[in-house]
Parts: sequence; structure tokens; C-alpha cells
Amino acid sequence: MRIYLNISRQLESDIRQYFRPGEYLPPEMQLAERFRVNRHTVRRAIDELVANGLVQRHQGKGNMVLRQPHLYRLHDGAHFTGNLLEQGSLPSSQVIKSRLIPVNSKLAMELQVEQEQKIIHIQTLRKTEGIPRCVINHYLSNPDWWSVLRHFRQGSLHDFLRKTLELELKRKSTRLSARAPSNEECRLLQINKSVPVMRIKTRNQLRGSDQIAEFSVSSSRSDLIEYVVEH
Amino acid sequence: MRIYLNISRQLESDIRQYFRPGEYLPPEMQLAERFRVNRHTVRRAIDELVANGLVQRHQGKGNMVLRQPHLYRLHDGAHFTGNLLEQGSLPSSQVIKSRLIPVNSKLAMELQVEQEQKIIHIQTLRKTEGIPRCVINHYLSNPDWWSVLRHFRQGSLHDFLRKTLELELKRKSTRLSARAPSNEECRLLQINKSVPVMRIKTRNQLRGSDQIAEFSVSSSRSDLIEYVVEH
DNA sequence: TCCCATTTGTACGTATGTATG
DNA sequence: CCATACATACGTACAAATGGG
Repeated sequence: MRIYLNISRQLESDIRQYFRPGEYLPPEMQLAERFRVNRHTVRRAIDELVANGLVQRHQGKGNMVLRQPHLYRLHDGAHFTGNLLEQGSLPSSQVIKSRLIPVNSKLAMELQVEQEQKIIHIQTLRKTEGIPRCVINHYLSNPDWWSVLRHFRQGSLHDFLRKTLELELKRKSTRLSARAPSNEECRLLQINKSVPVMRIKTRNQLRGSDQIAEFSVSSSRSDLIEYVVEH
Repeated sequence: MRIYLNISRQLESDIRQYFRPGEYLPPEMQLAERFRVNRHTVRRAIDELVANGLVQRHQGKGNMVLRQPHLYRLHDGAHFTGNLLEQGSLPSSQVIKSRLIPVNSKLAMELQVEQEQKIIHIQTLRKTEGIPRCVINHYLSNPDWWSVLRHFRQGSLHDFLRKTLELELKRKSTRLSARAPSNEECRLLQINKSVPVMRIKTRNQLRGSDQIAEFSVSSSRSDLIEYVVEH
């Protein structure tokens, strides 16, 4: 009985032996043929893997292997420790999104701008050792910077601002919380809903100004990152 | 489209209005008739409620309501904001556990003590406005303090140490992470597994000493607490 | 103990919607 | 625009647990 559990265990074993994180399982139909069951039974089996955080579903693409189970057990020892204060100036980030958007009410409050205005949204993903660790959404209040910022592709955003626009950003406030990840965060960070993300919100001013120049929200994988505060 | 999501929302609303924890939902077949959908669609809807911790399935009996979802979604506006640096000196904490324990390997490393030694463990719970927000485990390396510390019942542990033993603790390091809550944390903080906790680990030295005097691990409800860092 | 009605759990089949490349 | 692959929804059947007679 409970065919799906057997299939789930078999798939887990296959993943351990033959798959690497980021690779895709064979299509559900193909697995169904192989195990001589209905496709729904395979889906039920994969549901288990998703619930256990081994696999992520991607509609239209396939079911992606998230991590090797042995990586999972390393846990505390495999932690990557970042400095809380270097948020926004991370050197090895790549740009995922870069666009002008109309400001919504929450962002308008954070950036202290009017509702009708456009703002710059840049989303970056930080990987180290090939593993996605942290996704950052930068919101910049001054749309005039767009003509320059649209060419930002990788590296440190704050460095880029300093070099191209001669802007010096200064941290005004830092707020810390934790959340279950959004669907987008699950996809980018290659995690499942059961892994919380740590969220750091910062507001940055232009040096010598009261205006909030940048508001950023970073989300880090809590299974791989721990932040330290310098005293 | 996505009928099951509408049904799920409708059921959540029904639960809020008409059901109390421990009661059972109508049978799936009955719900299917009421919503004029297939039983599987109702099951998929209930899957959502189960995933959100509102309902528990009992084969042969029915689907039991777990709790009222009042607390489930307090909006972002209801957040309580704490200062990161006042950890360990929180004024309104009550003691849950207070005991001498043999040190384990992890604690021995944090406190930089030998494996055989006994250490003091004090667990406190911080409530504000009647709502549990944060549980803190204090580990103190010097068992000689036990004769005094065993009388600590409430208030600020650091104040108590200063007043009774004339000890001045100084923060050495602060580390931040996030986790799914343990069963004990679920109980103390009155949350479900789906609510992450933010975890803050600190090491404190005696002023003028190299010895780690206290190691503390605090876990805060991420749905109700956000920390700020002063710059 | 056994039977039986009820209710949830598993498995199969089929069809169509939706995202990806 | 198309083929592929996952997502949703319908239907049917039977297994397994529960509780009462």
C-alpha cells in the first residue's frame, strides 16, 4: 500500500545518487511510466519531496532538485557568516531585475516621497560558492539616476553609485525581522517554504541631506546565513 | 480559476465565524455538494488550511479546527519594535526555568569552559500587553553564582546581577539568525510551526575580564517583533 | 467480536488550463 | 505558434480508520 511513499523514497535515493542541486527530475509522465503508476501518484510522491525541501516545482519547466541531503545536515557548521553592516554594498551580486516602477503606499512612506512618483527598483541576487544566499531589493527615490543606474549589472551597488554619480550613501536605520519566504524568494534562493528568511530593511541618506535616497530589503536564507553585529 | 483557493478562503472565514477549536468541519462530501465541486477540490482547499495550521485531518473522523485565526494574521502595523542592543536586560521578563545543568559540547564552546563543568541555565519569557513575544535562554559559566541567582524571579537579569553580585556584563558578540520554532518555543510563544522565530545569540564578558560570563539565546516571534539597530 | 455506515486516504483515469522555451 | 511539462478539476473506485449497534 501507499505506493507514493515508496516512489518518494526511491526518488530521494535517486536524487542522492544521480542528481545535483539545480538539475531537473525527469518529467512526471516519464516517471509515471517508469514506476507504472498514474501521473497523480508520482505527483503525490513529489509532494513529499517538496514538503521535505528536496525539490521545487517549476510550472512549465520541471521539478528541480534543491540540495543534497548531506548539505542539509551540515547545517550549523556550514554557516556562512555575514556582517550586518555591509548590506547593500555586497561585492558579488548579480542584477535580476532593474526597472522604473510607480511607487506604492508602503514604499512611499519608507522613502518619504509622493504617491505619484516613479522610483527605481533594482533586485540583486548574491551567490557565494555557487549557492544563492541572499536577494536584495533596492528602491531608489530619485528617478533621475535611472539613465545611469540602468547600466548597473553586477558588483556593489553602493560602489557603482559612488563611482558613476559620486553619491555617498549613509545608513540611517536598520530593521531586522524574519519571515516565511515568498514564492519569488523560494525560487531565487532555491529553498522551500519551511526555511525562513531573515529580512533586513535599511534606509540610507545622501551624506549631508535629510532625504532618504535608498530603501533596501534583503532576504537571506536562514539555513545558510547568520549575521554578526560589530560592537 | 483556482477554485480551491476561493473555497479555502471561504472555509477560513467560516471557521472564524462559526467554529471553535476542537470542532469538526462538515464532511468533505457535504462541503463538495455545498460548493458544487468535486470532493478532491474540497480536499485541495483543506490542504491549504492544514498547511496554514488551522485544521488537522483525522482519518475516519473528520477535519478538526485547530485554533481561531485572530492571532494568525496581525497586520504589519501591529508590530512591536525592540532595540537589538537591550537583549538580556529586558525589564518585564518572568522566569520559566532556573537550574544547574551539566554543560554540553556546544555550550562549552560558546562559554569557553571545560566539558565536565556545571553551568547555570535560566529561561525567561517576555510578555508585553499579555502576548508572549520572546523567550530567552541564559547560560552562565560560573556555578558559584547559583546560590544568589536561584532567587531571581522576574525583571532584568543584568540588573539583578549588578545589584546582587556587583557584576557588570559587557556585550562581546551578537549573532542573528532565523529558524522554524522548536516544539517548546511553539508552546511558550503560542505560535504554530509556520511562524519563524528570530534568534539572537550574544556572548557577554565580565568588564575587565576575558572570560565569557554569559551566553544567551533569545527567540522572538517574527510575526510580532522587529528589531532595530541604532547607528 | 463482528458488522456496518460514515469519513478520510489512496489510486486510477480523463480533460483542460497555464507557464516555459 | 508550437510542443512540453506542470497545475487544476472533474469523475470513479476501493482501502483504512472510526464509532456505534
